[in-house]
Amino acid sequence: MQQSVSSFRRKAVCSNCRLRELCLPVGLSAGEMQRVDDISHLKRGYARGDYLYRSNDKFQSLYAIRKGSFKTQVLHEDGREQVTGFQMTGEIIGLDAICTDHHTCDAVAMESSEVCELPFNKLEALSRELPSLQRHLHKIMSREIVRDQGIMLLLGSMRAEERLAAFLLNLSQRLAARGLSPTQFQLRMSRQEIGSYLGLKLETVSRAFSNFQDNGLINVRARAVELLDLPALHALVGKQQ
Amino acid sequence: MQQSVSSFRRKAVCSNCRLRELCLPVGLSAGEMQRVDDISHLKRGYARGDYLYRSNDKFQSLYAIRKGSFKTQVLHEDGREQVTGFQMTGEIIGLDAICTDHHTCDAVAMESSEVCELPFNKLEALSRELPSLQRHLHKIMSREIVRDQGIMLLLGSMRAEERLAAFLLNLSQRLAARGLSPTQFQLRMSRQEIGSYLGLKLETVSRAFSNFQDNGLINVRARAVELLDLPALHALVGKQQ
DNA sequence: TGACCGGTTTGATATATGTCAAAATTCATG
DNA sequence: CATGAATTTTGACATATATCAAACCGGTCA
Repeated sequence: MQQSVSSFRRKAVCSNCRLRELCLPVGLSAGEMQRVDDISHLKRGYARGDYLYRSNDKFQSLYAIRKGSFKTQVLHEDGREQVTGFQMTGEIIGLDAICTDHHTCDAVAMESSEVCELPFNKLEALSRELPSLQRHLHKIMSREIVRDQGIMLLLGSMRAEERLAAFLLNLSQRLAARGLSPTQFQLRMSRQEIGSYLGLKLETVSRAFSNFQDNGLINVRARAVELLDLPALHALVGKQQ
Repeated sequence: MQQSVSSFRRKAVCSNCRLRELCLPVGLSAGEMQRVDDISHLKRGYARGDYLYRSNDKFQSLYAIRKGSFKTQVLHEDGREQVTGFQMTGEIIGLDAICTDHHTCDAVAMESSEVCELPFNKLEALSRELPSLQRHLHKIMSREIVRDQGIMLLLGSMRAEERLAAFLLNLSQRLAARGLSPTQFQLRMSRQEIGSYLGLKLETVSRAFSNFQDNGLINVRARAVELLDLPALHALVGKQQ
């Protein structure tokens, strides 16, 4: 688990951040979007295992993931680490920290990644001037709440295979949102990380994958996954999500 | 499960809402607080089983719970209902709905209750003028995210007794925040509801209560609970939370 | 007071998942 | 292409929780 912080670049006008397409795709005029770009910085060069931030770091910014993906995790006092989320290209990370001014989890790159840093003070100030930005910020935060509550439902009421089906469909949907193939993709995380996220042991995850394979629901070889029978997967999950 | 909607009262100046003490205790001057009171309505007369809102209702407002307590729950397609949270006096409810404009769960009174309605559009508009209100709103939303992630950790990595210990300590802490006895209280919810929330069956919850009793960690008779050995309870949970 | 009725506790057993261990596969590296 | 490390799969067994069933409260209402 490396700790290097990667290269850092700042531009007064950071059109590279492409926030428009990525994370804030609503209701802003070109001029307004320009003002969001103006307060953001591009940060690149995160390699697998690099930290974007750590638990207890002072909260400064939200980050829009421009390339790559991250996981968030907490370290329990006994050394175990538990994954609390996977964040992919185009999503926002860092929302955990606003209420305490300090981060409550670690954010670790799962592959070569780039982010767009959004200093929260400036974002708040700007959102006082731009109601549609304000509303969008609220939606992003609320979406995170809904997402977390969805996982609570998953953990609270579903068995191993149902959890894995929900996980795969969720990934699929997020890939589709980025215009990528929703039925054929490479997992960026290990069985162990999936298990940690789903509240299962890695062996249980592996067995569930094998069962799906045996029943023709998916094709899986190591981290390459192909979803074959979406209706069956949805049926496992029930209708929620 | 009743459906009556209860009485409703509106006041141009709703000083009864006492938002200052309840849910927004930070950084606002008396004049600023008055402006928050001005946009809020008192709604009273919710009886046990009454709905504050229902899943798919259009999102209009957040609610500060002035008296009593509510649970939030989702109905699965097969009829099972799962509790997603318990909200007590002084807390805010309704945050789930901002991102979709529609509520994602039911909110049901667990006892005789009153709320203060905060129309979200007006709250947003006011928070554009009052930075400290804006910041506080963000903190409330972020706190909900952190709270939900705490439950994810709980559901993902803890066994039945650890979950129950975490639940009891969480209740205790929230009671303390309201100046009530943190070691002796009446549960407002059934074993079934606790189990639904913690991802356990009611029998498992009951057995865990009995074990705690047998080991001198708590006294429990039906819904009356007394926490006897806080250190032992904390030890069960680990240090998180 | 007595008889209910929902909620709770307790018991016996089934089942899903965890645990431990080994084999098989994939991946990185020279 | 060969080697070894890491990850994944599979197997046998242990254990926590679910399930089903019955008994036991603790209130409410005649």
